[in-house]
Amino acid sequence: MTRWLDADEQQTWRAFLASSRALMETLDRELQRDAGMPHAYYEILVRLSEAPGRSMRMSDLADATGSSRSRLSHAASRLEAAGWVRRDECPSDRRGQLAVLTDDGFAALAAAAPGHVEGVRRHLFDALSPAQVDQLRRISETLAAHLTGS
Amino acid sequence: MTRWLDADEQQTWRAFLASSRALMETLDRELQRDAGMPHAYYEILVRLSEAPGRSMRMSDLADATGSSRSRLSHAASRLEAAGWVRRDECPSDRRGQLAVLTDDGFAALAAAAPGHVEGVRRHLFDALSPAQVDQLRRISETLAAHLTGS
DNA sequence: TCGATTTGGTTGAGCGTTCAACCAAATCGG
DNA sequence: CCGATTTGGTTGAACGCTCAACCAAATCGA
Repeated sequence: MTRWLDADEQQTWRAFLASSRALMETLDRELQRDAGMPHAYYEILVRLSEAPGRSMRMSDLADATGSSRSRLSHAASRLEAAGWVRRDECPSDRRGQLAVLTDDGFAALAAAAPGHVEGVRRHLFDALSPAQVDQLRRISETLAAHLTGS
Repeated sequence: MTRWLDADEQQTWRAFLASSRALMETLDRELQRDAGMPHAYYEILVRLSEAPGRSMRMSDLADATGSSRSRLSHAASRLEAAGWVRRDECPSDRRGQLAVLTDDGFAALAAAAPGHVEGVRRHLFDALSPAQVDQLRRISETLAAHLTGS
């Protein structure tokens, strides 16, 4: 027996779909226009910039950005072609690869960050009350735990 | 002056990113696996199935599904190739096109719906308390209004 | 009424993602 | 130890989306 959605749940689900899609598309388009990179690549650069030595194992980077290994591998190739990332051998595991943020990559990230952060603030945080922001954090954390759990 | 995110906002934003992406990817993969269609195409079929005559103007359908005209046009071509949608001339506007859900398309949707709805329930609604569901609806509606407004 | 603009929709190239297949190095189990 | 499995990562094809360019029909405005 299918547990169908009632009218309220329908509305919630559709509102969530529409708003999260619109938010991501807006931010992605802004980033593409102003910094010449999609949001997924921005996230990769951010994670690398925060890592010790500005470098991470490919797998760890994939986990951190919530992407498949394949996706990250393709992305790293593009970022490498752009001169923003370099691949190094991993000293402790001969299968491993280290993705390293180059100086050019760091500069590209530094140039992109202010505009993007401003976008996140304008399109997300400015729209919500402090209470709603708090609710959104709890909901998101609950959801993330639920999804990785099952 | 960039209004940077503080630690709490960072956490909220990253949790939202991770959870919404994980949710959509999970549902998309399930739908692709079980029904052979991406979530975007499922949404198109749903909207058509709810419309009078199971048909809609391309532009209205694009608006309803929150997609660009180009995206919808490409999607309609694929759905047409699959035999799930047909294009008809629009009687009132010679530029117009009517996307019409075929019987095969309706059947495909009917076959896909139970599994997908169950997925939405399992991965989203089952994880949240009734209060959180209500909060999520309000947040999403606020956000959607804010995004289409500016 | 006729040129200019707007609206409705399509097209093709380029990009990023997925999926399955694959290879090599590391680890497990008898 | 050595064969089997697992882990780390890459590859290429197929797919869906974006963007810009485009065409045709409708509408605006002088």
